[in-house]
Amino acid sequence: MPKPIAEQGNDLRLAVFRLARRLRAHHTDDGLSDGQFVVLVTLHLHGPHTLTELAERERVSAPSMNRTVNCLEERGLLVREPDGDDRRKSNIRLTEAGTSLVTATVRKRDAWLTEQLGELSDEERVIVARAAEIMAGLAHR
Amino acid sequence: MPKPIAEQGNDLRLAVFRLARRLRAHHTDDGLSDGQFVVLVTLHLHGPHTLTELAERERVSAPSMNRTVNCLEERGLLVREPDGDDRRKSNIRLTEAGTSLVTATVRKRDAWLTEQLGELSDEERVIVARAAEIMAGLAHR
DNA sequence: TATTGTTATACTCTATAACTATA
DNA sequence: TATAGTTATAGAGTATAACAATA
Repeated sequence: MPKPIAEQGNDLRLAVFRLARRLRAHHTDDGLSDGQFVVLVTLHLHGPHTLTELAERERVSAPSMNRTVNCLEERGLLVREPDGDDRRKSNIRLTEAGTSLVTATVRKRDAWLTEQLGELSDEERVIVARAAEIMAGLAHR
Repeated sequence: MPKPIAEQGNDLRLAVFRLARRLRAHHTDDGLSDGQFVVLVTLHLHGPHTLTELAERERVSAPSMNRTVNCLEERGLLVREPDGDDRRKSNIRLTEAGTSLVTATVRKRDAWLTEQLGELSDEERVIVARAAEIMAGLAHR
C-alpha cells in the first residue's frame, strides 16, 4: 500500500528544506548569497529582465529584489539599461564580468552536490533528475 | 545521452531552492517559522533532544537554536527538563500543546503541496517519493 | 489611475565571540 | 581543560508602506 499523499508531501517538504539548508552551507567563498547567485544564473540563462520580472520570477518583493540587484550592480556584475519604449523601466543584463563569473562559479558551487550525485547509482540519478523537473514544475504553479 | 552530472546538480539545486521558497510562501497562519516548525516535527518524530543535538541535527549554530527553542518554550509548545545525570544539559521535549499543534498543523501546512501532488500522475508521485528519500540521504551526509 | 522602480524602516533568522556552570 | 548552554551583538535577507516618475 502506498503512503498517503499528505505524508508524501510531508516527506518531500522535509527533504527539500534540509537539502536546501545543506546546499546553502556549501557556499564557495565568492561572496554571493543564494538569492544573488540565482539572479545571475537567471539572467545568464534567460537574458535581460526588468526588476519586476526578476522579483516575480524569484517570488520575492520588488524592494528585496532591488536590493539584490543593487549589490550585484555595485560589484559590476550586471547593469541597468534604460528601456527605449518605457522610461519607467530598465532592462537588467549581465556584464562580461557577470557572465564569466556565472560560468566559472556554477561548477564550483555545485562541487559538493556533483560529488554526492556521483556516489548515487545510475537509477537513483535518473530519479533525481526526473524529480528535479517535476519539482521545478510544482514550484512555479 | 544523459546530462552531465554537474548539470544535473545545477538543475537539482535550482529546483530545490525554488520549491523551498515556494513552500515557505505557503505558510498557514500558525505563526511558526520553518525552523521552529521543523524543530517541533523533529521532537515529535524522534523524541527529546538536547539543545546541542537539535542544533547539530538542523545544522544551525547553538545560539540560533537556543533562540528558536526559547520562542517555542514561551509559547508553551515544548519544555526544558534538567538532565538527571549531567546538570549542564536539559532535555527538550514537546508539551501536550506542542504535540497536538504538530499533529494538527502538519496536514494544514502541507495542504498546498498535497494538492499539487494530487495533480501529478501516479508515476510522477512515485518518482517524487523516491527522490525525497534520496535527497534526505544527501542532506545528512 | 495604474504601473515601475525606489527609499525608509523594521522584523526574522543567522552567525561569532564571550561568558557561566558543570564535567 | 573541555563541554552545554546562554547572552550580547551584528549582518544578511526579507517584507510593508510610502513615494517619485512615467504610462
